Amino acid sequence: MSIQIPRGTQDLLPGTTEVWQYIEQTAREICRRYQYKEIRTPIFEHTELFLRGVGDTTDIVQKEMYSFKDRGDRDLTLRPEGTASVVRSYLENKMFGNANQPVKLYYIGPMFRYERPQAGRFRQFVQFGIEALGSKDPAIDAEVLSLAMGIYKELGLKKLKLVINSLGDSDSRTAHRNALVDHFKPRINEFCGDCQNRLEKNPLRILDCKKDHNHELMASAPSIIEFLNEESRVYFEKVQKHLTDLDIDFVIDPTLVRGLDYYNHTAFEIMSEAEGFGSITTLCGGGRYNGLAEQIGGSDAPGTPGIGFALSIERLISALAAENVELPIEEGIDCYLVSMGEAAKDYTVKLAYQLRKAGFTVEKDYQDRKVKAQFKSADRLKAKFVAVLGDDELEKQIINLKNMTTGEQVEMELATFIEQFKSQQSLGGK
RNA sequence: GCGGUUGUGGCGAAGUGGUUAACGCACCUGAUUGUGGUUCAGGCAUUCGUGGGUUCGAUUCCCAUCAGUCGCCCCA
Repeated sequence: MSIQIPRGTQDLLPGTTEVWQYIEQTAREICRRYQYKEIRTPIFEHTELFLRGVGDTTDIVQKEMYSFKDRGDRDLTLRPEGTASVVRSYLENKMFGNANQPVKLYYIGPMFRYERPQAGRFRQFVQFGIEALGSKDPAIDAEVLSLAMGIYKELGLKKLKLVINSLGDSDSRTAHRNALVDHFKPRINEFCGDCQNRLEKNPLRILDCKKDHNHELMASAPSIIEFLNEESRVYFEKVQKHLTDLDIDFVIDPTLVRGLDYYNHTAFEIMSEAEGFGSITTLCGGGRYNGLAEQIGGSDAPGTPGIGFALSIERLISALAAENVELPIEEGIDCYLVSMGEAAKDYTVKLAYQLRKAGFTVEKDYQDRKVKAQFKSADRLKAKFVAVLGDDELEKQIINLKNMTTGEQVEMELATFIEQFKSQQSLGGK
């Protein structure tokens, strides 16, 4: 058996790479408007970074990391997400000392998680994400959210749902967590095995259990909103006000809890509501992570509030497909060169070069195919024009240019062909 | 990590315990000695994911394995 692509990875081939490029270009352009600058960090990091950054109780760390030792016996891991690396780089490069604050960064690149592949889930997938470091202004939260929504809207998605919640600061969180444990613990044996595990690990997760959804303790469970202290509550309200001012629709879901340990205050998710999208509907997830810098950098790291999100390009493309969005991707070429005879064929090498140098998209035959087959190729490539050059023409120093839309064909002087083609293009309404 | 399902030419897809494995699309050639998107004719799989077993004989039955796909957990 020949060697196959590793499980959960995919080859992106011509035909789809254009879609990726278009999406990346759109995301970059929006970042430019919002003044987020690109950062490129390594694809692998010291394992320790993710243990500290992502949290060693998370599924990502416990069962999904691609970890390995290198020849120098270092423990390394292919990055499962982007935020930890960005914060690491922020500290290492002392960006907290930058003149412009907050530091606004974006990244795009592959992430790796060892999971069983499913619709919308891969072992290597591409995340686009942004991070705003150094500000605890709720206006930045709103900016980050509006940028995420802006990318989807710009690409033409409509069936989106933005869900937000506040996880509060660590005091609020601890108080809520304790209340949940007190609430469920006496009767936890009435719940499913998953929920029993969740009680200690992450009691908030019990709230969105599908099996125990109708248990009477669910409705009466304490909500995080009730446990927000004054500061957290005011912060959350300010974020909502900004979103309302920006006409960004959202719903508050007090059960929304993100899987990574580092989140606090604002947490959000963007989901697709397109029909037949599959069971994984989350397109984008993010939130605030004040305190992460200290977790990663240690107690001497400067206190750095931060907020960001990550979205998967794969899921974005699935959402576009589910909503039947056609991206305006250019196709077709300006000119195909058909030749007959050895001398003419040689001459088209030069012609192709000259036309390309003049900025046109040009293709020619390299398979020694017959004229008919060359025209078929031109047709397949959606050529606007075909230039026909045979040894006869070459001898007479002429060339025939055929407009493939109208079928019209005109004879031109070979010596001035490039110039004539340029004017033909401008006349042809390009 | 757990469960369902599928695996036949470049793609889609039939099929049967037994001589030559349908068909459609795509592609190539010719009808049309130098002009496309139509039509017609012809061509294109020593082989049915891989390994093993049952059998006189397996693409068809059994087991394992790999992979796709869908769901659970969880996430992007």
